[in-house]
Amino acid sequence: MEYKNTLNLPQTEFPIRANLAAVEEKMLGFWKAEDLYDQILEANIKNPRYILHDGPPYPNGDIHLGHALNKILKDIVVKYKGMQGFYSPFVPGWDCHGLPIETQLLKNLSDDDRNKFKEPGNKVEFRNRCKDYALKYVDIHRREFIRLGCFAEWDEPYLTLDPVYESKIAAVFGDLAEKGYVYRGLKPIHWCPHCETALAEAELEYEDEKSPSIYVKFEILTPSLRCAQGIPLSIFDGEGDKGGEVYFIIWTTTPWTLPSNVAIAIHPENDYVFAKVGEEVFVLAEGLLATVKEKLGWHSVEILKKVKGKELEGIICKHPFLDREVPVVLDTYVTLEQGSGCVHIAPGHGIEDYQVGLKYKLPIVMPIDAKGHFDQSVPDWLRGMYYDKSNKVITEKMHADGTLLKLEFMQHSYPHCWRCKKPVIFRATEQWFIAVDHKNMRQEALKSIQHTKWYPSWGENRITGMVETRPDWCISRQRSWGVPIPAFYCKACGKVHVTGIFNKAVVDVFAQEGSNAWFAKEAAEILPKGTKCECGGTEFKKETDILDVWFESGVSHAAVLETRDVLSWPADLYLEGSDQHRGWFQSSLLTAIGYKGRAPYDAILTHGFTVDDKGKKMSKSLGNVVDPQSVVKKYGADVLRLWVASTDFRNDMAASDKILKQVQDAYLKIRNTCRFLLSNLGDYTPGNRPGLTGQVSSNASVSFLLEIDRWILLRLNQLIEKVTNAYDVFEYHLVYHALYDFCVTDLSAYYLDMSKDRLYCDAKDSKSRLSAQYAINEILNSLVRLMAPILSFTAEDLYQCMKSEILNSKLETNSKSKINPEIQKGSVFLLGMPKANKEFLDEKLEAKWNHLLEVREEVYRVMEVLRAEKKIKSSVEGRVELYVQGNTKEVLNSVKEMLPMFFIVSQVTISDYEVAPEESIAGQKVANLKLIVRQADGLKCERCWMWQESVGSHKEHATLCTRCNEVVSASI
RNA sequence: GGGCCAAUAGCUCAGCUGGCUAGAGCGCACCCCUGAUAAGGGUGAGGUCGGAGGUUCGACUCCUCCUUGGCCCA
Repeated sequence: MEYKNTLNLPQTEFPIRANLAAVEEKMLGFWKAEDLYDQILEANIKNPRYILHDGPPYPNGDIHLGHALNKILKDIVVKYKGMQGFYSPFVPGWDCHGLPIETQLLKNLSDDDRNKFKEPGNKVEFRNRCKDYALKYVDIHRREFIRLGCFAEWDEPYLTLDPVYESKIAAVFGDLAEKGYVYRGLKPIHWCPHCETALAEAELEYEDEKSPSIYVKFEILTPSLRCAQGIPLSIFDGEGDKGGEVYFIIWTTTPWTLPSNVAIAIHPENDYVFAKVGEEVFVLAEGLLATVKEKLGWHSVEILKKVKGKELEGIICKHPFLDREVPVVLDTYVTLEQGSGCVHIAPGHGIEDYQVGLKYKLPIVMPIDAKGHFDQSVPDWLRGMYYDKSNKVITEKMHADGTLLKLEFMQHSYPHCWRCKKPVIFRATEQWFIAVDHKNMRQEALKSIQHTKWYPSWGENRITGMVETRPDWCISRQRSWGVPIPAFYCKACGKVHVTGIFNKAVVDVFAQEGSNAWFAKEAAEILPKGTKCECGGTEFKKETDILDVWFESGVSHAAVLETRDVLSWPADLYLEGSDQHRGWFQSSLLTAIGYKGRAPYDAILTHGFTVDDKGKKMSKSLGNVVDPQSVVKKYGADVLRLWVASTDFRNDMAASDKILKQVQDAYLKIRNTCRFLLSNLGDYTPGNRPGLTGQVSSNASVSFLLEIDRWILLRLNQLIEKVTNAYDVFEYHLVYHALYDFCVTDLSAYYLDMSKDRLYCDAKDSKSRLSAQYAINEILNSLVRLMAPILSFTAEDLYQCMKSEILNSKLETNSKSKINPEIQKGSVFLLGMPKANKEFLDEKLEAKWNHLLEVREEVYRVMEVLRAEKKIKSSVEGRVELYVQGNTKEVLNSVKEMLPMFFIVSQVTISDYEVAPEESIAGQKVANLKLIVRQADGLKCERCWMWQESVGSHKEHATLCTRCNEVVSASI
């Protein structure tokens, strides 16, 4: 007869081919049809909340790998928390305003349209186009995020362009203004003359640029009193106090800022020398004398005097080409790295210059207009000239006057506009600021940072350093696509109004109509009738600047957490790339400190950036970009998700096709292992245990299980502990390794391989087989839940298949989510995470099995020799003779019966170590062991393929061993 | 140029507060099975722990410098 038909071979509907692309699409449909996201929330509605607040990406183009990584990480957090029983809603958001969309749009316009949109009257139309553009990409992003398997409130995301959101922006702005954090001031800022806009630090790109490098002499007009007293030098004699041929030397790479020069700064503690060269005397830092000497080609230099910089304070020099007196001032930021140690100061064109200017009350000379041209305040030979062109004219003029000592060119890193890629300049303009030192905002922020939990811990250090040194926050931009700064100017007296009824009017109108109302309406239409300025004025002008988009996203805690019922303030977690220490974490922190007095988050988790397999950043030019859409197409979203989980995201994360291929291999191994588990449960009723009929609801005792099954459940419960702990601290790469190693080693290589014989060959209802199925059922139920936050599609696919194959299962679930598994509409995400069952955590059993597995290694090593000699093929053809003593003897004897199964051989004998024959081989790792592996005695049983001496002794079934004979006889 | 971070086998990761010949899985090589089969099993070869100094009886682990890479800033 065909004995194969009497075996209990694995059987399952679950296909061996993953075919993820199709399965995932199907599953997305299923989740949507089930409203699974809502179901999960509903299930946990009475439980504690866990709020992960989404940082809004910018909707432009398709999502890239970084976006995918970020959202998948968030999704893992949210799904895990949900499965742990937390009420964990996730409201995704997009940062819709800002320069990129504006410039993108302008780029695609005809010249006529572009000019049309420069007219203030057409702003609303232009903004509507921006809105359409933003919404289009929000849709694309959303579709792509959904495809990754991320669960979220996709139908109602938050958008910074929503009226409610915009209204809240205005409200928070008003609140901060009310508290005095907001001020207006003239300040040099990065300015792009091409885009005619102020740029934030984040909007700058540093690239090499060729610039002139010039040395200029400033003639001393009047040595200061102190200087004259302290240094009654011959150099100041002769023409009396009129000075004479004595000059300061300054060095600069921006000749065009010289018309704005109002001072020369030197370091108070550095030594400065009076160097006589020919008939002239030059003042410069001693530390740079050698450099300057070489640069200027001085042959002989005579040092007339050396003084500390502070002694030179107050000397008045003459501007090289303007009728202006220029004082010498002190500042410690002056360095000896380059130049002459004497720094040309133009407070309108440099941030340090500006600060020195504040200290010395220097005027802010600012003759450059918004387009980068000189205005009327400069001599006629400069008027109207583009700043960059003036470099040549100015140096030529100074050359002609003899004030230019040296002109050369140099390459150096220079800021460029992130959009137009053109060089930017520092230019003083009227701007709106948040005063970060007002009411101790900075100190409060630092305090809040200490109270926040940072993952990884160095994040605290990093953001602390940034907050400690950051300057005031410039929040105004001269653009169209954003939320206007809600400020009114009294036409009569010029006073600015940003609080009280002025703010409330804006907040209301934004909430009703969105911020377009600001551009569509006159001030009088926005403000309540009869609104008056203190001066009595009743007519107001609207501010034309808009807010920095960082301010918009920075108030998301207020605009989203406070306005959505499902959410709450503060969030439990913010999770973004490590660049956000300077970006969103900080803008959110500062606005929240001003608004509510504390950080809007309890914990921050940051991830690194995606790089290629050589550790280089991904860029189009390097051609090493990994595109998530292609990955999803080629491998499936679950493989991408597994990649996210497999890499320690606190560092950079390497991705390449080679790496993804490896992740796919791992994925397939996990999937296949689960499939095999599933295929052995086809005829199993969950809850059934050996020796008992019917179902039991709990395993009050594990003694009914075979030792090997107790061991694998021990390993399973260790896995559950390990995985749970790793999930809790967001270390998903440990989850991945633990799950994977469990599948590869514990299950595939050990347990399942060892269990095949009893699963296939023992009687269907035998104790040994039921024991295995009990364990396998436990394992599969745990695995699908452990993997679900990461391998969401596959876990769900498996679970759905289990449901159809194993109905009525009684699953042990986390008490927080009591799910009735009999519900047909269930999802793996509605089950709790498994909890480790301490009953199985038997340390003695573990130690014993570790020892046994070492013996197994010895056996297989020796068996390999036999195989090489072609004496046996598979291990079942083998007979293992063990010669043991001591501890090893004890352990092996205690499990004597199961050793054939354990080694997957036909026969095992145990003898005393002393009687080991000559040809036996000593264990390498196990000391008390010698062994021999030879061909098994007897014949091969046709049914179970084991070699037994009993084969041939049964009349009915002459080709069967005793065990198989019994099984087959009983079943017929 | 400054701040923060990282660097362990081809790949992804372990290696706690310094202590036995540095571990795992994958990949690779060779072999076996064909009752997990577009699967499964076994054995084996792979590392001067980025480099150089230093502290220590002892350093992959601590310190300094350097190199490379990443983020942020100038």
